Amino acid sequence: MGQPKIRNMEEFAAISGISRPTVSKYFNDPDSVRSSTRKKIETALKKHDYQPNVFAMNQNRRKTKNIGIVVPNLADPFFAEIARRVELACIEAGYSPILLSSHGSPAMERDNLNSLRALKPAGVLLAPFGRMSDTDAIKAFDADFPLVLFDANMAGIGQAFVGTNNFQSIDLMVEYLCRSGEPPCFFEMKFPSNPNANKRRQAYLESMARHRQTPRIFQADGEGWNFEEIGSTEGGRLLAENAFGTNTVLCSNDRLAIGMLSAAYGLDLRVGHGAECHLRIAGHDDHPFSRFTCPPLTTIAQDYDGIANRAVSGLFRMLEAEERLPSREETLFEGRLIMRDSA
Amino acid sequence: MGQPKIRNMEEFAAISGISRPTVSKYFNDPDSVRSSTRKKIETALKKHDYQPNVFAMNQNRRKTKNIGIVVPNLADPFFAEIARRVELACIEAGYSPILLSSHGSPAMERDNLNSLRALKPAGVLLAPFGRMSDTDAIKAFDADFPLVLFDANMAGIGQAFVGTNNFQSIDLMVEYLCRSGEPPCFFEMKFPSNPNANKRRQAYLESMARHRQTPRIFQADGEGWNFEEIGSTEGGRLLAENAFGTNTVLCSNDRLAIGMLSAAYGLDLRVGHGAECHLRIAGHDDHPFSRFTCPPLTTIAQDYDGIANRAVSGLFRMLEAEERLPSREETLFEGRLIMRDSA
DNA sequence: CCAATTAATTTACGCGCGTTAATTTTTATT
DNA sequence: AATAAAAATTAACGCGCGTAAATTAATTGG
Repeated sequence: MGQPKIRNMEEFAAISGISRPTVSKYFNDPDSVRSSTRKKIETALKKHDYQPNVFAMNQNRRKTKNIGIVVPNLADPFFAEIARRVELACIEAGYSPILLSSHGSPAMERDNLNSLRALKPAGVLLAPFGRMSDTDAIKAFDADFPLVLFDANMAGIGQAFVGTNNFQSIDLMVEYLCRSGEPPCFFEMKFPSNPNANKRRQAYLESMARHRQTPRIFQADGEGWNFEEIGSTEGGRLLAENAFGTNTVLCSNDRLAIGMLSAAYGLDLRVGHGAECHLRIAGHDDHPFSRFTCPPLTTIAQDYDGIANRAVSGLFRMLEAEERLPSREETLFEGRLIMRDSA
Repeated sequence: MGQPKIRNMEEFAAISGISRPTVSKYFNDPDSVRSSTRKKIETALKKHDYQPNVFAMNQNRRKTKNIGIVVPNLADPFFAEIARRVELACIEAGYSPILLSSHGSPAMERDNLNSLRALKPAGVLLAPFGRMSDTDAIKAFDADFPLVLFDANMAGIGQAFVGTNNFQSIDLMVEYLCRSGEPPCFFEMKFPSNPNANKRRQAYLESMARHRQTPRIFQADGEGWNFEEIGSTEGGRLLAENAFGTNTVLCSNDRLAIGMLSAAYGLDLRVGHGAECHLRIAGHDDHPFSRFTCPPLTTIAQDYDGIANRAVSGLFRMLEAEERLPSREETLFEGRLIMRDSA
């Protein structure tokens, strides 16, 4: 932190006693210069605190150090949480993450990708809406930039996908619920905004078949991202009507379950796995708040860290390889059963 | 969306039949050119879809169209929600919001501000940690860029502050609680990470004095951002010990209240304002999930939209004025009492 | 219709750095 | 110590646009 303000790389190079092209090389990749010169530069860096002009830097570089991160909705704590880990992993690796939320709107997802184009990102990590996404826009983006999908898969798009194995995780939950009480019905949204929902329904059907149980699916009306609201209103209606035909409800995700718990409380239905309870409710995702619902929610924990780290490391592998992966990689992490009190 | 890819503004200017400097002027501010030429440019724009190189643009421009938004923790739905509205308001105004979360770390808040420096933002909206923030860093930033604080105030820093009037809001809640049952004690963290907590404690004390009631404050150990956890553990301990000396607890914020509700449920304490209830719990903030707690949480709603819009419009006023405001403006929105079932 | 004003054009430079090619210096190898 | 290989230096160009000054064209208003 010296006094004389350094205006550009020219001046800084002069001060550090290294030529400008070498300094430029250093900033591009510190390991690409001899350790003795690296030391010189870093000494000067400590004394004079200079950082290259981002805009001039990126103007001519083909690939910047920017990593785009696009999630459907940051107001959903699940995405906030996973985005946080992805972001930190990028910083860790010396990149500049640019976090964009699509605020629940597929159109804004497209806009976000277009905005990212202008920033010439080295790569992009995208949790897409799925069927609601602008598939062509994402495909086009995939052709132009290294793209890794996470959370929600889209067939053939992106060079890799990282997510949770819904078939394993749902099966795990169904197995547990069948062993410990009445077999579950399945509660979800009629028009889910996420492809995982479809996988989970399918997984539920298969798992119930395997257990020789008759599946029952209840689909709630309502669109958008107010899952708790929908879970509360529609789930509450079904509870009041005693429509489920079983005392065990497996919700497609925790947010629906949180809504249903709220409705059950309002109806004075005691939720839990004890003998005195009327109802068991289970969820999926281990939403950050699921530990604090009443009662605490039995659910499936997604491997946040695993997904985040794998997505980031996968992207970086292809960045280093400087070419598309020979084949699309799909990595599915297993869900863990989190037994709390609600089921 | 034409076929021949346009490489730069030169080519685009040629196609649109306007000189490059004028086109440049247009992109800087569409209203600065004659409407006839504006129309020509926009026609060409529709046909050929060109957008200027962001990096080249910002290299020489003093003020970019970037607006920095820095919040302490995006994983907290309160900040996610308010950041969302701020972001949308910026886009609405034709700026490029850059959303940065400090992930609960004041050091990262400093880093975020430093990163923003490199992007030459036109202005920055900051929800600071407060006392934990690197005050000097923020002051230095304030000197170099138009800065508006929101949510948490810091004396003399930023050209404006927008937040909630904690004295009004807490008084409103205390008033309600006193009228409708036993006067509340106050539950908070011993080392709150947010200056609003201190204001709220002060407000509680004053309000209780005004109602000629003896205040009682309970401070939970624990640091960090796991408010629910702390509310549950520490609040639960106090509940189990029957330490409060009143059946009414006013929590410093909703997240603590959510934790305490969870603990109360575990202790089989019926929470609510009915005759058959053991305990009343109230919060503050109208956290997005407070509608779905068991029972739904009585709380104070902050005016998310008001705060977001006011912060953004305040910043834009000073951007247009191109100079510091004559005096620092503080805008406090009133909280609204949200009567649900918990108190 | 002409002068006064306003806007667009032409010309030219510079921003700060990436990058390349030719050359020189340093390091590693035998 | 001689040679090969690796790294740094020098010199120079270009990226795409902002911006300024001088000039020309278009608009306004009386």
